[in-house]
Amino acid sequence: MSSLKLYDTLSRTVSEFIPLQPGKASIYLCGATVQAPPHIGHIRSGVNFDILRRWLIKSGFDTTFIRNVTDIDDKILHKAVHEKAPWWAVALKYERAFTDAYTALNVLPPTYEPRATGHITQMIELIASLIERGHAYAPGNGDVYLEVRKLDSYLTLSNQNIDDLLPAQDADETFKRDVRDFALWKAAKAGDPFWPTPWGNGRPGWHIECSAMAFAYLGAEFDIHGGGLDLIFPHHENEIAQSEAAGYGFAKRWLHNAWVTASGEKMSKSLGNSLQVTELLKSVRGIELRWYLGSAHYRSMLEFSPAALEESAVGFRRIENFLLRATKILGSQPEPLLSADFVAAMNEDLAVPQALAGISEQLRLGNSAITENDKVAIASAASHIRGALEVLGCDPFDPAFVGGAQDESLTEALDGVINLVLAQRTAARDRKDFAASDQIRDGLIALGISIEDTAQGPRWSISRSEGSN
RNA sequence: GGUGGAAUGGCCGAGAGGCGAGGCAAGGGACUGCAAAUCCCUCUACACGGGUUCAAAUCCCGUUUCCACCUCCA
Repeated sequence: MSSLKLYDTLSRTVSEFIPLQPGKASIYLCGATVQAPPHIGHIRSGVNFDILRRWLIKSGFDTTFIRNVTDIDDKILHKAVHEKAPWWAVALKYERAFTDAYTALNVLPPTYEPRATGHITQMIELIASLIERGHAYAPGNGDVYLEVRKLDSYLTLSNQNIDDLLPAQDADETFKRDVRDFALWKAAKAGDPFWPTPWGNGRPGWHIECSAMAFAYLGAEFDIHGGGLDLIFPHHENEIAQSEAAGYGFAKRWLHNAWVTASGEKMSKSLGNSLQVTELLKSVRGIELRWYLGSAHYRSMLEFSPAALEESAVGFRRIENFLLRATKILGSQPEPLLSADFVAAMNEDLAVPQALAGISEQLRLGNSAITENDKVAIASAASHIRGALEVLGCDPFDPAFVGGAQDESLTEALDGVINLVLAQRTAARDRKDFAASDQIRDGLIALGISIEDTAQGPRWSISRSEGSN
């Protein structure tokens, strides 16, 4: 069996994943700043890293996965003023929106999901240590800054030279020793939430929380740090700066997911609500949206369009349809298995698109096997497809996707009614009364129920209405 | 100005020196009372200009276009 290779943003190469502790994997993923509802770009990151996590687990690694919630920052405070609500109510509202979106797309809950505001103590301890070690300073205005020029490794992740950076528009040199120094702690402004510290009342800077929480849950060093491409600078550079200045080994490998783009450009607020997860879930199911977001390689841009999403969803339904038919023929759900091709593809830096080609091949074989009623071949194809879908988090038999709220007796009753109608249609066909049989079929289609005449008799399924409702 | 990324057939999308991934669409065929579903066949590409090589989509040099980051960002 091949071994897992992963990209590393720092070295810009793909290399074998060798964990710090054999058999274990530790991941820290920068989660959401909960100041707005999630759009699919946010959730793509969740899906991409969920696939990584599932693959690590499947590969036998005892995996600890941390994804934080940033529930205090400038934007949340601004939003609170705008929404005329307490900042913590705003943060919780959007945190729940993210949780709902993750759940809808079957993104596994992290091992631990720390909130920034729950780790102020750890941040203060870290800042105190940075001051003590001579890497940070409190100039007396209530802020605490990190002195970046003292660090040799600063900007190595983004491969930049500190003097080439464009000066910040709002740079304030009154208290900073260097314009590039960034705030670990910010003095409280009137009306802001604050926590008491030796340097005065204030709140954390944007970057310190991740360093503090990664240390709290994963220790001084861990295997993988993940996030979106745009976090490389400044967020991840600053995390590295803080953590290394504190003497931590920090992340051994960096993985960054690319964006979902629209019209070739990165998503932005100007696109409005159309790409919010809740909006898109009106036209496709969660499993279909996940299939779409997971289908591109995590380091490739994914160009969103409603047509592309719909095409992807149709493709998924084709696979799902095969699994349902196979299950009926076999009399039980296929046992998930992994094909060598799939394993090889996933081990090559999570080459999902290649893995998908293998699924297409299995699907073709499986459908042919149904035509030939070759149960051994049907079972093989179904098992390998299900095994792959399971790793991708798109197993149609996963309880996460089987709407638990559905009433079993209602489903049975519906099945009975439709079968009764189909029996009428079969009778009409037998007496060659095609006008009557077509009338029944058209009637069912109008109700959103599609009919397939298979070798095993007619089969019905609910076809989703397309596009906007 | 600095730092990255990208350009592949009608469309989407992998690959990274030689055997042309895969999907969608389209056309043809099989099956069907007609459909649907399914299967088979067809269509065959690597932005541009040079170079290296027996062999380049892949390596090198140059050019063009696009995207992103440079202290809010998934």
